[in-house]
Formats: sequence, structure tokens, C-alpha cells
Amino acid sequence: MADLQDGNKLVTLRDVARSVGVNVATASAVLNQTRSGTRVSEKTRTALLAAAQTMGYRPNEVARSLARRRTKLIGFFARFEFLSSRNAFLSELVGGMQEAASLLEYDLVLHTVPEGTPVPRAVATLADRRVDGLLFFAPEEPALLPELRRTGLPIVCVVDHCPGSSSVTADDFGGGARLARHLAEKGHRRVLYRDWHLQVSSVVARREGFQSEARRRGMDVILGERVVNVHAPHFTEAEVALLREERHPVTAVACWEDTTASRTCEVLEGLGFEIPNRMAVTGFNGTQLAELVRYPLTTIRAPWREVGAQSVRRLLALVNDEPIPEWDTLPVEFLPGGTA
Amino acid sequence: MADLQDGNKLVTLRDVARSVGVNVATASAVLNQTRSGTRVSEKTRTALLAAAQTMGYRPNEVARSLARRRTKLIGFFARFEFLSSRNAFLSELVGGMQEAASLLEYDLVLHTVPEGTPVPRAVATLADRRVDGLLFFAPEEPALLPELRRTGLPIVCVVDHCPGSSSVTADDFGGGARLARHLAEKGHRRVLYRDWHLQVSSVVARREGFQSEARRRGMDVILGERVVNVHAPHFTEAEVALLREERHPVTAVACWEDTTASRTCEVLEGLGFEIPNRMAVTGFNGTQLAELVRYPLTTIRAPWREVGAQSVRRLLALVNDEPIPEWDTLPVEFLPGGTA
DNA sequence: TTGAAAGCGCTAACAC
DNA sequence: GTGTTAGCGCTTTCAA
Repeated sequence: MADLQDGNKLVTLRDVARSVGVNVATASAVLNQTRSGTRVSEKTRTALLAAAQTMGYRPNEVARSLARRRTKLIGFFARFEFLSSRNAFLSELVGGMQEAASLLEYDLVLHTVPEGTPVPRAVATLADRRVDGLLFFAPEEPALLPELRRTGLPIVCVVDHCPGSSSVTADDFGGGARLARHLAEKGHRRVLYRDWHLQVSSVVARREGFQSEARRRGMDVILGERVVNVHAPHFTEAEVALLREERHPVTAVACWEDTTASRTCEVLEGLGFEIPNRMAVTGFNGTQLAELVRYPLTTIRAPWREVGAQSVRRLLALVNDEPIPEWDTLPVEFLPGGTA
Repeated sequence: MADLQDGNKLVTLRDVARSVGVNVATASAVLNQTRSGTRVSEKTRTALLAAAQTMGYRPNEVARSLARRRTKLIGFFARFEFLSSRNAFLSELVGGMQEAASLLEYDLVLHTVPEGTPVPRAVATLADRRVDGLLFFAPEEPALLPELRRTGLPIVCVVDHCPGSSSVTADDFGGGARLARHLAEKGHRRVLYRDWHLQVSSVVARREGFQSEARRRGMDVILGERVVNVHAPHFTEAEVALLREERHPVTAVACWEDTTASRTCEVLEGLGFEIPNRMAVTGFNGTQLAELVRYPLTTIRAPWREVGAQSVRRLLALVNDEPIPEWDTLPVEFLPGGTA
């Protein structure tokens, strides 16, 4: 057992109090950042502080959490995904959460349940009172969020908009529209749009933004087959035929996110289309990683780091019953890149 | 307050027990995965289960943690760094931790303290009994680890070897040697080695491995100025002179890690050196990201994901007082790439 | 100013 | 099988 390893038994508040000859309540008042009125004489205060110091007293945050009903922990539930260097988007998001949380003296719990965990079990581990609130990013799990919400746990949805819950997202619609505008301005008349197989709100908004702007400008948008694996975005034969058509060819491929776009560049070059001259490609996300990659994508920089940070601030406001707007949509930025 | 938000007061074990007319201890035995002997009649068992179900009972993990002295949480303390898409290495490491932790039904706490936090304060937040053990990655914080160790908290050091603590690392020495061998075999006689400014054990081991193999093969190693910012690895004038020397020129630059190597490629091409023909470059890390970047680096793939996963397993073994080896060194792999 | 006492929700001996 | 009884370490009224 963990507590046997430290042969030296842990010093408790009671020990410190006893050593000074006062009650634990007094010790508690002194040794914790308790804003309440309890005033203690300078003498006992310093005695207590000194004793705590020399005895090596370390408050037990678990006991404190139980008593206060506050853990100073917030959870992040990200589907069943793990961080990885290939998932730049997720790294940025979590980094932003870390940053904001640390500033607010909160720690971040990465909740990960093995894929396929039944909903009740997932809810049980997420809503077990170990965290004061939850950052939720699993829009394609339809059953989970409502169940979770019923537990009363404060929740903020990130990246995707979840009706009924507070959320922090990027301006996906605006970003999609901006890309369509760019392509239209470059003279493209017909583009293939590569969408994701999961139609979560951010993905849909990007496409709708793109389509609506394209329509305004009379640009033709063909929806390609939906991509399942971002690292292997193959073209169907029908799609290739569209790219090669003589009379009214597709001259640009707009992808719902950057990795797909990068891979698409590779595939297109393999098919003999020089980029950007013979074929334009656009992405979406624009993480800092973009600088290092082979194809400097024409894309939208969505501020995922800031989305993460803001979601933490929102969540803590919620936890503290501060008034907050229903949702935040953070602005995105157009990155010209060199693929369109 | 968080508990005011849920107007419906939380159902406790006592509530469930009372509703069935039994004692909380009985309820506890039934409703928790308690391996102990307490046997309960099938009748009360099902009654309890049913009551818990309909009342919506949800165990309070904080209370359980306090009683059991076990939180089912492990912490990861990574200096004062945040995750980001530019730090592929860290993302892989954390992803591996997540993966292993989730399999063992543990959650991962990302402990982040604002940079510049004084050591006592950092120790206080790390060793506050909220986590059963700590994964430590901050080798350049000399004061922190010993202080932390004195608290009795189980600790496993990751990536860097910390004398006196259990650790999980990659075979940095072997990787360094492997790169030297490759360069020597390619006929290079004189190489510039770009080291990091912080001489932590992994960095030192890579260099020493490189140097020792170079020595064996009669290859000359010149230590360049130590790099501070991996994204801006400038060459000093003296270094450029070495690269341009007529009689006995440097023909390869070995970097202590990949991002530096990528950036170095850019700088070298800017200086007019074609890669790999006029100048070879090697890196170290080889995260999956490598596939996407502009320069397919000749590098070492260190299994950071696996290091993360293994460190979690080691830590939990430590927490459970299982016998474990003092340290693990995981094997690395040579990636030929195309820059050397 | 300080102390007493009653929790917070759950676990774990041990007695019945 | 089930209940009793102490905690786990800290917070928080409320009296003294």
C-alpha cells in the first residue's frame, strides 16, 4: 500500500494542532487560505505556522475536497482518443486547457476510457465527483452527453456546438466561407469538397459556410465521398474522372481539415496534378505545425489553443455560478499558404 | 457553489442503504467492487442493486479515496511546459501515458504550475495526496525531485535518468551511436554536432553515444554552439567557416533532436548547401510526424509513446509495492530518411 | 480568540 | 449474512 511506503506516518492537521496545544479548527483557520472571519492571535498563528513547517505538515487535498465539495480538478473527456504527434489539433487544444487551468490553480484530468466502454460505465467514471467540471469533446457520442448532464456536473462542450450546453467553438462557418471566397477570387469555378464521415457540428458548419459563399459567387461545389481515415484520403474513380474532365473540370479540392489536405496533396501529385498550378488544395485548422510540413497549406487557422483556454475559463465560471454567455465562437484567420 | 446547482441533492450510500433497510456497510459491500469476504444474501444484494439503480446512486470517489487512501489518479509533471503541436515528442509521451492509464483504470492528471513557481509551492501541489504516484519529467529542476522524494510519493522519472529514482528512458546512447555509424559508413569524416543548452541525461547520452562511436571509426566530431531555441538554430560565423572550409570540411550536421534538425535543413539550404548531397543532416526522435514534414529526416525513432506507457505501468507497480527493476531502457530504431 | 462538535461519504474490523 | 463502530483528514457553524 502506498501509505506503508512512507515509513514516516504523514503529519496531519490534528498533529500540528496538538503540538501547539490548540484545536484543529484553529489550526485549520491558520494553515489554509480560508477567507472567512475567524481571527487568530498573532502568537498562536506564528506558533502554528512554525510547527507546521518543522513537522513537515502537508495538507491532504483529498480530505479537503471531501469537506469542501471542491476538488480543484477539471476533467477533459476526449472521446476515446489519445494524444499523438499526428493529432496536432488535439495537442493544441489540451495545451490551451493546461495553460488556462494552471493560471487558475486548477489541474487537468485527462479522462480516457477504453474504446467501447458502455455509456453508464463511462458516465460513472466521469461524474464521480472527482472533478468540479467537465470539458466535453465527443459530439458523436449521442447518448453520453444527456446522461452526463443529468448528473448535474457542470459541463462545457469544446470544438463542437452541443445544443443545450454551454460551448466554446471556432468560427467554422466563417472559415469555410473565407476559403470559398479565396478560391472564387482565384478564378476557380468548380471544386470538390472533401468532408468527414462524422457530421459533427464543426464539420457541418465548415461545409455550409463554404457552400453558402460558393453559391453567392456562382462557384460549383461537388461533395466527394466522405473521408474516414484522414491519413488515407483516396479518390474514387468518379472523383478522378471529375478532376480529369475536359469541358468543366474540377480545379480545386477543399478539405475539411489539414491532415486530409496534406495527404490529398500527395495523392494528387501522384496522379500527376501539379500543386497549385494544375490543382488547388485547401485545408482547415492551421496549427503551428503547418510551418514544418511539406505542403504549406492554404488554410484557415482556427485558434484551438485559445478555444481550449477559453473553455477552461468558461467552465470555472460555470462552477462558480458566475453568469456566462451561452456560447463563445472564436474568430479564425485566413492563411494564404501556397497550395491554392 | 457546485452542489447548489444540482437542486436534486446527491444520493449517498446511506440513502440507498436506508431505503432498503440495511446498514451502509452492507450497501458498501454490495455496491463496490470490494474483493473482501463479506458475503451478502442474494435477496438484499438485488434489492440494493435495484434501489441504487432507481435512486440514481453514484459513488463519491472523493470519499472513497479518503477512506481507501487511494485516488486512482496518477500525475504527470512536465516542467512548466504545455502541450502543443510543435512538441511532437511530448504529445507522444502523454498519449502513451493516457493509453496505459486507461487500460489500468487510472486517470492522468496533468500537473502544470506556472513557470517560476517556487519549489516548496510546487511540491505542495504535487504531493498533496491527490495522486497515487507521479510521473516526473523535469530533470533540469535540480531542487524539485529530492524535495518531492522526501514526501514519500511514489515517483517514476521519464525520458531522463534520475539517479536514485526509478526511471523509464529510451536508449539514447545507442541511438547516438547508430547515427554516428551511419554517417561514418557514408564516408563522412568530420561532423558538426548540435547539442542542447540543457545538459540533461538524455541529451548527454545521445552525444556521448555519438562521440564514442565516431571515435571508434575515426570520425571527427566538432561540438557546435549549444542550441537554446529549437526553432531558431543559427550557425555562428565560426561554424559557417567550418562548413565552407576547403581542406577538411564538415560534411554533416548531427542534431540532438528533430525539430532542430528540420530547421537546420532550412538554414543550410538558405546558405546554399543542398541536402543531402552537399551536406548531411541527422536528427533524433522520429515521431510519426516525421512523415509529414518537408525534410524526411535521417533520424532515430525513439519510442516515446511506449516510454510513456511503460512509465505508467512502472509507476503503478511501484504504488502497489510490486517488485520492479530500477530502470527500463527501451530500444530505438534507425530511420534512414533522406537527409543523410 | 479559541474550542467543541457535527459532519463530508465511504471503508473496514469485528461483533452479533 | 448483517449491523456496529470507528475512523479517513479536513471544514465549518456555533458556543464559550
